Amino acid sequence: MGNSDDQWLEKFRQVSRDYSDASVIMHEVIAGKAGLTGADHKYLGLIIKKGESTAGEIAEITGLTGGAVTGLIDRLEKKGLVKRSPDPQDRRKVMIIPQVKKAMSLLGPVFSDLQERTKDLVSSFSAEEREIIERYFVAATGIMHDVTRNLRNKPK
Amino acid sequence: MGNSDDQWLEKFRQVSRDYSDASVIMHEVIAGKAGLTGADHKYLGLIIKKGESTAGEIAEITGLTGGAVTGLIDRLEKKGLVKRSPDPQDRRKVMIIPQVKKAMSLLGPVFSDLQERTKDLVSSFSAEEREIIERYFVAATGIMHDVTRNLRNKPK
DNA sequence: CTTATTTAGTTTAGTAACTAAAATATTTAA
DNA sequence: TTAAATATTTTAGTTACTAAACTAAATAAG
Repeated sequence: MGNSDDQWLEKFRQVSRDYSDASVIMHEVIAGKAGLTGADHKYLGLIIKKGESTAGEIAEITGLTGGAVTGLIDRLEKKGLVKRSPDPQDRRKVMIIPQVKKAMSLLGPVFSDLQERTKDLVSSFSAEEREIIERYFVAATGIMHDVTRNLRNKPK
Repeated sequence: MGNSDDQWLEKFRQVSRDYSDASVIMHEVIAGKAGLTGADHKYLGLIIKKGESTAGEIAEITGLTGGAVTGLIDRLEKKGLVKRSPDPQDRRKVMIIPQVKKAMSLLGPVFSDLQERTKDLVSSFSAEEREIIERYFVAATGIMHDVTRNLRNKPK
């Protein structure tokens, strides 16, 4: 790989870092507008994506301890964003049911500007171009998952 | 825009959300490996990007209050990642000097796997394809900055 | 069976990092 | 030379976290 490729790579890294930074900051501001902390907003997204699940499962997907999950669910429940419902099959368990409609009505208006403009942006690319972008995203996501897993398992 | 475009858009949104989620999680794990919290890692990145600056400027770019910046700098200084240096021109000011070498030596090894694999991934795209991906990133970053600014200024 | 162990979630005690406001030190303006 | 403004730190109070103790329910073992 030649020198100009290395320069390009450095620029590309900067561009993708800027993208990630902007994304994190934007999501924090969105969360604030909806009366949530950045962390609670992120976790709510995970809970909605997963769908109905137990407190234990939420601890796993969020990486939080049991006690922290209790607090998280307390806060989200108080805002009507999830509901607790005891599992009749196993009465130790508590099913956490995301209230998707409520979440949509809370977050939707805040997201609408972003979605509109993103739609316009992707429309400005041809189908072939969009396929290239998507291919990059999917591959990069896979790499990040791998790196995360490797770091977690590394002894040091 | 036809129906199949809408479906594509929905899929694209999912893909880019997955990318952002993976990025956030990975950076938290990277921070942990380096003995930092996710927040401190993020702020250190901002401080390095900005270069030498005052505590007040750091409060602005991070969105933290003055007191929180004092605590942040205390923690980073204890780890040797920044240095405090009183400004001789204005002795109320404290210049915060990021110790880039130290940060590199701490974070570099943790990032190396990611950088290697990202390099391989981008190499698998042609120059024209890479230009398309970069163009998308830059435009999307601009949109996110705009949306963030609009939300911050919105009265509601 | 009925007692011990495991599992699920919550509660508690202690900690870390935040905000808002008061305090300190220095500079600029009156 | 005093008053006001600016830059940072300190303090007091809050929030959300972890680790460990606790409660309740299900499963296993003698």
